[in-house]
Amino acid sequence: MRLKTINSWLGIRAEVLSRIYDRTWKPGDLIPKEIDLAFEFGCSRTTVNRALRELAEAGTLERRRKSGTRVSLNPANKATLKIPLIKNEVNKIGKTYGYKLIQRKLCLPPDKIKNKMRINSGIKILHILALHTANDLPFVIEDRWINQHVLPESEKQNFKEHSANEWLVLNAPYTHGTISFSAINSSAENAHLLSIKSGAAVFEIERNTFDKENAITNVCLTYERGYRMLTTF
Amino acid sequence: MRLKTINSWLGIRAEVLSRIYDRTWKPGDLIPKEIDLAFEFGCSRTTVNRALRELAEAGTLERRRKSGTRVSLNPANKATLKIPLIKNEVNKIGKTYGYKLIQRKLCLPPDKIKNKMRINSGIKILHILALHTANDLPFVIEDRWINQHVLPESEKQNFKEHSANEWLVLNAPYTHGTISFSAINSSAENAHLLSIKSGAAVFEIERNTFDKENAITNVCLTYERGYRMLTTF
DNA sequence: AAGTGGTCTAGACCACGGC
DNA sequence: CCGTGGTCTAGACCACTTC
Repeated sequence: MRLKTINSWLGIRAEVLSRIYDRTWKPGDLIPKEIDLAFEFGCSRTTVNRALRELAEAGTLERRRKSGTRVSLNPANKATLKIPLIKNEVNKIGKTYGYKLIQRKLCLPPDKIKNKMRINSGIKILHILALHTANDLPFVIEDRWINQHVLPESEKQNFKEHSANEWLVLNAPYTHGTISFSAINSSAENAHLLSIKSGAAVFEIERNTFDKENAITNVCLTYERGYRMLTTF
Repeated sequence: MRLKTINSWLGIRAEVLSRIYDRTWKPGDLIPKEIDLAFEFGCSRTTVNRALRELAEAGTLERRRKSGTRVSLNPANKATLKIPLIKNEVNKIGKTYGYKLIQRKLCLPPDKIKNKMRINSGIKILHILALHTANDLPFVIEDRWINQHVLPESEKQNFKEHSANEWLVLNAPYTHGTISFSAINSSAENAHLLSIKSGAAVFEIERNTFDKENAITNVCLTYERGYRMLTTF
């Protein structure tokens, strides 16, 4: 029996969430098939499909051909983090952004970096060390390696005015990458740059970016003391 | 002119990514409108829309009515993190999961928690402290507050066999929440529980979950030394 | 006012996966 | 085999944004 008319996929998503929420449909339960929901809501199957697909992508539902759609037992809390340009991140919290290049030179990467960037031989690559500031206080250390053999244009940049961060976004197409987040006791050097005590816990983000099988860049961002990465769900 | 036939949204997404990658369309550029792409690819506008919508959700494109679709200036900025049940997280790395309840009692929350959970008066709420282990070694400390006034069933649970983490997923519907990630110098208590040195940097995830305006639970997860949260893009 | 994306429809065919 | 979700189509109308 047709109960109500909901002709938008957002409305259907809300209704489905509401039924999960009020435990009409409990974790693990099979919910009606698309056709039946379409009839019940007085809309087309396409619209129901859109709503259920979004919920499945969010981890709320699990769908399988033939067997149907279930309320997920394990709504894998997915948090989407926005990782903006550091400049934008600083501006967003209402502070004045500043940038200072500390070092730029071609040198032999340590083994750790060589492994991550899949560089075998004893070739030199571009190393950049820079400090991003917020209201003239240290905000993030950018410790970056760029494979200028993969990205020859990078060798012509001095990175004095603009950070490698910004230049790469506009000029380095990539195919994929990895990110890792961790907590580190700051080294003496980093502590000095950030004006904190050596050993203080700091938040680090490490990113590796690839062009097919070639590593373009590896960057380690070390944030100011007390930095928190936030998101909502 | 119709150049080629691509009749799946995945194919179109791949083609668009390829053109961004080979710099046919550069960051900031306007790309053709849906109708034109549909004609070029020999498919319906609906299919093009699906492909472009997915790319916009991924942060690769930016779309606006009337003005059209642009290649995002800032594409590498969204990372989706899956935050699974701790049990699943441990199993996934091929280790044996264990759980041990350390404390469970009703008590007055500290001001910090009261603010986060929007609790005003001097009421007692449920506090849980537990340790999750991997191959019998400390993995995560779960330090949780549950508002049993919002979730009366929680008061009947002893959380001896199964963690609050697991029970809540199946029994506590929520409307929204917040997550924050940070780096902390471990307290003496936590260092003891994790068998590490006091002051060692540890990774913390704090989550607040709400049912409309009511806070259901606040949890602080403190991970083993050296823990890394990983994702790819 | 007009251009562009956002969404809905009704119907169709296909792909996967239980049986 | 056959039920269910996955996707595509052609056309339609709407909503937002810029002019």
